[in-house]
Amino acid sequence: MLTERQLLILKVIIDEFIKSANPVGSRAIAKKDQINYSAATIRNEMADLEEMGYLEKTHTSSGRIPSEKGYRYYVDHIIAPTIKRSEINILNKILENGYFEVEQVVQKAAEVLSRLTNYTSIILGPAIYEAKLKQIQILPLSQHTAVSILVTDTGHVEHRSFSIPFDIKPSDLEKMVNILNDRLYGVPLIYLHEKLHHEVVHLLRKYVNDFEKAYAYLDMMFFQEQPVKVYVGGKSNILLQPEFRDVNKLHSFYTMMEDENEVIKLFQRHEEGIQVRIGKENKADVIKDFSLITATYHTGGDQTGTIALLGPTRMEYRKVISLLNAFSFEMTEALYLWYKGD
Amino acid sequence: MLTERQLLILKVIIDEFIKSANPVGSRAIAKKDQINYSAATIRNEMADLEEMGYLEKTHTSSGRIPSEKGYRYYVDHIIAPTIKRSEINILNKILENGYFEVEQVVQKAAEVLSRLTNYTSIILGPAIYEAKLKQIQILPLSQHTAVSILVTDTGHVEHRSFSIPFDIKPSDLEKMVNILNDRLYGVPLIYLHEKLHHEVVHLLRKYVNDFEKAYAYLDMMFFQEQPVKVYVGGKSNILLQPEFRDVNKLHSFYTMMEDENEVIKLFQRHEEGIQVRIGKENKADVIKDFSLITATYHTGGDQTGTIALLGPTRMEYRKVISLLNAFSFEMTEALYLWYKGD
DNA sequence: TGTTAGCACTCCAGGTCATCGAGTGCTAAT
DNA sequence: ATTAGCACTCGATGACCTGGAGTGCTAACA
Repeated sequence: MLTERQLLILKVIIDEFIKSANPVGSRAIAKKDQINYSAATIRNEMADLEEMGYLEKTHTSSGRIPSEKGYRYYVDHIIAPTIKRSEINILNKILENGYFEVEQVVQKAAEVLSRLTNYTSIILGPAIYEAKLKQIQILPLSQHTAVSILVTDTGHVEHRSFSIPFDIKPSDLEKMVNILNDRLYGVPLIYLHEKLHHEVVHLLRKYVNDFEKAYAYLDMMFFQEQPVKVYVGGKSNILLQPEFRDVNKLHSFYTMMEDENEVIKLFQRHEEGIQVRIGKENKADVIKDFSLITATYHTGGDQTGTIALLGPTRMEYRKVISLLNAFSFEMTEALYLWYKGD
Repeated sequence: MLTERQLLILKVIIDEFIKSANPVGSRAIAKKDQINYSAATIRNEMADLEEMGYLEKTHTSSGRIPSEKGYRYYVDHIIAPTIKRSEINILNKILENGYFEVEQVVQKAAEVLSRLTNYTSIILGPAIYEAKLKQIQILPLSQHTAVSILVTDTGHVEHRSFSIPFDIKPSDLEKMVNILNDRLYGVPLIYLHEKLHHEVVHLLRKYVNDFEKAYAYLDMMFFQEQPVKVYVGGKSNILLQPEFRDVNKLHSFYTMMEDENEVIKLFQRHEEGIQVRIGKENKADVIKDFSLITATYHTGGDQTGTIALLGPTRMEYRKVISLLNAFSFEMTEALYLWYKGD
């Protein structure tokens, strides 16, 4: 257990290091107003804090830097109670100018978050599987091509273009689409395949000739797995951080960020509310000296998405946490209003 | 005018520098099989080439590196005739596995291009304005929200979600959409607005109450300028190039790449066929020590798009040019087949 | 007993200096 | 016209020094 004084010193060191990115020495701390002890006393305390694992040295006679354990303690016990909602209106003001769609809200939020923090923001769109089917449509383009369009009650639109195999009759496709619209309206996308398979198949078989081929085809058009959408803002902000001057680290980072699937993997097992992953607490090796702070947001349709900020372990945790808190609140609100039609 | 020998030496120097990224000295050249002169002779020729502006020195006693003029000459007179179509099947093989849509073809091509070259690939989707209107649709989601969907004959789908103002009647919207579909079918998107304004407006006014508001609204939904789609692959490849170890250069580069509009600006005034822009020949300052090589491709619908590779001025011009040549050919072919329905 | 002043020690950053090697330009010989 | 030879230049590298920031420890002090 830490004493009051150790706690204070740990806080000052981390605050200072977050600002400067340089190891913090005892003299610098002693000079602070909040501190009324001599450098020597601080040194003793720092030695203790290091022994306990909250601080580290870069070499024998250097100042101290926070360890991951130190950051963890800082986040859990020092700044946690200080979360404010003072920024509560930041996003709202920006959204006032008429951003309507879910995707636009999300994209704009990513942009703003990264601009406000100088970190990289990542937003996962709401998982569309909870959304309910509004309409399915097949529109012929030419004799052998068509475009399929699927619309959900949340305004989400999926579409694909296809060539139509010679052995499928357009009229059959049409019939099938009619049946599907009739029977699958209002079904959450996540159950679409199941419902189709169990309750609708027999209808299709009944009304449509050469059922097998057309069915397989339909399945391909509408029910292919669609990944969650990812919005990233401020990728270049990483370059501003002094700890990432090493081009090798940068390369693996940027390579990862180019692959949407890899980015999504960063969020495995994310839970409700705010979550802080410091350094090696992140599963992915590429970001083992980054910190990832995530928060969830909700749409009116009971879907949830994730907003996150990615930066060096030396992150402005206090600011980022309160900001994410505010944003998740505001996004939830904005999307709820939109969904309910105001 | 350059002599045979100067030409040969210039070629060897540039080839060598492209490989190694290090200034090339006279001895290194003399050792080459193709060269039957002593280092001293080479030195004299190099001095001449430098005087003429094709070569540069990094300092008084360094080897030579090509100047931008040197690269320009190399591209225009030395390698131009060597373009082959040997890679003609690269993309085809990849597309065989069933990539159907225009967007998928384009995206895949960007990926492959950057992987094959280790440069950054940029592809502009075909300008959709040439595409013709297939269908307009408004689908109500809730009482006060709707989604608009616009489909072209090329399978391109644009959609937006909207809140419906209280003072617009859904029934009016519906009427208007019907009229639009009737009158604007087959019209190229680029003329949509014009045609709407001149030929269709009076119909709308006739049949729809409270015409003004609804019309303004409609205009907003369907006829907002949509930028060309941009696909970028291999952004992280830039980090592999020794000349871009400087983090400051990287920052401006990556910041630019995050902004689609900025990326599109790079392609102002691009013309039919292959085009090479070396260093400061590029208008944009950010890429003034990059080279940008562009080629055009076509879809069956007479639309054209652009594929490009962005790398250091020390680029493998020969390889890149022949590759872009092949890709533009193959993409044109693949898209033509798709459009014509095979 | 907790705090602090003092001091020896460590290590890094930065500057100077000598050296080496790759390269050039010029001159004179072929 | 070509080339061998030579003096010269410059960057990269490593050895060495110094100053400064920082530590840990000891002993003195309240």
